[in-house]
Amino acid sequence: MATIGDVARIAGVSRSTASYALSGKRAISEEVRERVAAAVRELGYTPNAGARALATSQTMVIGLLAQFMEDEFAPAMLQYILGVSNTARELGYDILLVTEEDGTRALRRITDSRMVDGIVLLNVAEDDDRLPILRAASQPGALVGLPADCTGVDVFDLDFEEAGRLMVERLHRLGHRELILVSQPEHVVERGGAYVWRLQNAAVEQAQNRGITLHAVFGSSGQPEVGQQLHAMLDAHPEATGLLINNEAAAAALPTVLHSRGLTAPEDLSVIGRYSDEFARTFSLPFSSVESAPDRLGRMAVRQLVRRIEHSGAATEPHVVRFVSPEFVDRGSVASPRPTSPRHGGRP
Amino acid sequence: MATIGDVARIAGVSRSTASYALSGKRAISEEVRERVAAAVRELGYTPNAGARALATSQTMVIGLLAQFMEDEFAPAMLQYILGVSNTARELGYDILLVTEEDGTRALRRITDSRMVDGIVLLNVAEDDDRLPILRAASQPGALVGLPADCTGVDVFDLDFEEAGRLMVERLHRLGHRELILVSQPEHVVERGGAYVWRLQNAAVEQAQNRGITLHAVFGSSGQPEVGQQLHAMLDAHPEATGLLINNEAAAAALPTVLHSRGLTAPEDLSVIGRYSDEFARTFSLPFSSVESAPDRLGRMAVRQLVRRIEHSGAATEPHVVRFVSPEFVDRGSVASPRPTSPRHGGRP
DNA sequence: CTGAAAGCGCTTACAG
DNA sequence: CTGAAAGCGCTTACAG
Repeated sequence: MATIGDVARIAGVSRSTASYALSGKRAISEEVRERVAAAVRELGYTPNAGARALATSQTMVIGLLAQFMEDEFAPAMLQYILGVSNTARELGYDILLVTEEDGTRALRRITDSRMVDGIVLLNVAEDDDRLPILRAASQPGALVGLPADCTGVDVFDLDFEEAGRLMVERLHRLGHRELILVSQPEHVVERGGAYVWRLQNAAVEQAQNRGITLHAVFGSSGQPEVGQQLHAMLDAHPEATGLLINNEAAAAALPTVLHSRGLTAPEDLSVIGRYSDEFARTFSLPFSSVESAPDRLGRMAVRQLVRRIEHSGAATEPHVVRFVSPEFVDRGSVASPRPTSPRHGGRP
Repeated sequence: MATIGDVARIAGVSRSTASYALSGKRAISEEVRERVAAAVRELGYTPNAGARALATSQTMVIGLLAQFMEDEFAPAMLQYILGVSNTARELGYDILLVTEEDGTRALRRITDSRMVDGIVLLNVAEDDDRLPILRAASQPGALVGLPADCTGVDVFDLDFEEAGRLMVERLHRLGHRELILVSQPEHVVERGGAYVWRLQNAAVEQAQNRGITLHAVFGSSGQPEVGQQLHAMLDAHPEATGLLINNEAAAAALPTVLHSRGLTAPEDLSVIGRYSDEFARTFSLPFSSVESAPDRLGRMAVRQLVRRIEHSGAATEPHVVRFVSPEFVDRGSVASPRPTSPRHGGRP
């Protein structure tokens, strides 16, 4: 492989001149610039990334820590990863993807060895083990997900409280008076998935404020359990006219459940989910939803991270905690409840 | 950040001794080894990856090129990625994930700059643009997917021909005489997704050999099109008693389609899919299937790649093309056709 | 068993 | 506008 020494020799200049000609960091005569460019072309020269990293202390790589938990719905993760990866590339960075079980060890490894210029943490728990390590690292970090303690990192998340309120408020305004909310599995909450109760608590509170009934339940993250739970909830609350879904697996299972009960949305039941548009397309979900914007969150996290990496002034700027407002995407599954409740349809 | 010089100073030895004490590449007195270990602990020393890469020409990173095509079902990709990522880590390697649209440019960038010790290519097309670049690179490459020309790379893929034969043969033996095969979209074929017609041609041939009818059709990769196509096929061939699915989106859509027609598998229709067990769980697909083994293929590709990277003798060993035999996973959706065809059930 | 030195391939002050 | 040299942090022959 050609080195910058080869380029310099062929161009008839010193290595420093060749380097400057390529980086443009100092004035170079037109003639020399062209000789260097020709040599580069001739040799197919590309700088050695390791050598450059050693000399500049910049790797142009961002570490992406993603954990695939048993109790989380894997396809939903993919969109965050793609949002991060694509944005990073646009800004000139590559992605070191770490899916190791032991996130703390992995994080220490890639930061201590300086393989990366910054870190994006996905799947952040309320009290995340990885955060102390990230704070101690010399590279900046950006999170997707809200921990209890946000010091020292930039944080991006959906405004789950607002999402919970929005879901309840929409249905209340249309005249619904009894709702069911299916959340993520309780394991997720126990592990510290704060977003589950952030949405749920806000929904419960909003329901109280409006004087309506909300039955909240933790759903499973997989089939067939989650389908059975949906049936059970619908059996248990025949007067409920609205269904709120903060659980990807439940959303994916719902069409089959409704179908098998002979129910149609919104005629028999109004439904609002919380997932991304991409997710809705993949699973062809016909339900209106609160957009969870994984690509946008990934993009925001990377942009802020790169600002901190590149703009030395940004290192001292205060860290941000930024919430994306939930947007309601209308897919026609929400309407006023029919005057003659209760619902028809039962478990087949 | 501490360097090996700091370690050496604190341990009271030379840098080379510190280095050897850590690598174990030459005999070190017990006492010195312990002083070095203590210094490492005290400083929290971790070698700088860039410096090590420069000195050893080994980055301990594997490049993973994954393309997310519009007409492919993204969740299916994830399992290949995880198989590769997890196996790489077990073997001591990290993953540079590249999802760039322009795969050839990306490949050139990461190989020329020596960011990686080897390359895993996913989504390999029959005549893949990236292959000439990979062959020209100094790093070894392993593919998941079968191109027309396998020279200079190690290739791993499901035996799609065998899968096609197996699907037809199973149903033929049970007495089925008219089958429908839904393949991936025609775009995938045009782009060079050879596996589509490898399975299809083998299925068609096997049907001919057995003297039975096989209606082959290209399905769409998304909803609602693919659901409508399934309906159309079932409408068009009321005598067909078996359905073969080589299309993830079609498989995911099928439960709803069958349900809405009032059909049950295997009573009204025998169904065999071609997807992974993990995929079946995620989408709770109740159909027997030919296992596509993405995790196993990813694992095989990485193992072979690491062999070539680490064992210099392996560099000259002949390249391999290895097919994973399709395994039939029984989920109870296959049985003898009922004596009184035709099928009941129509588009609702 | 250990140390001094060269070298990996860059970038960037320093000097002219 | 250009060059000679130092340095980034490692590893590994070479020498003892």
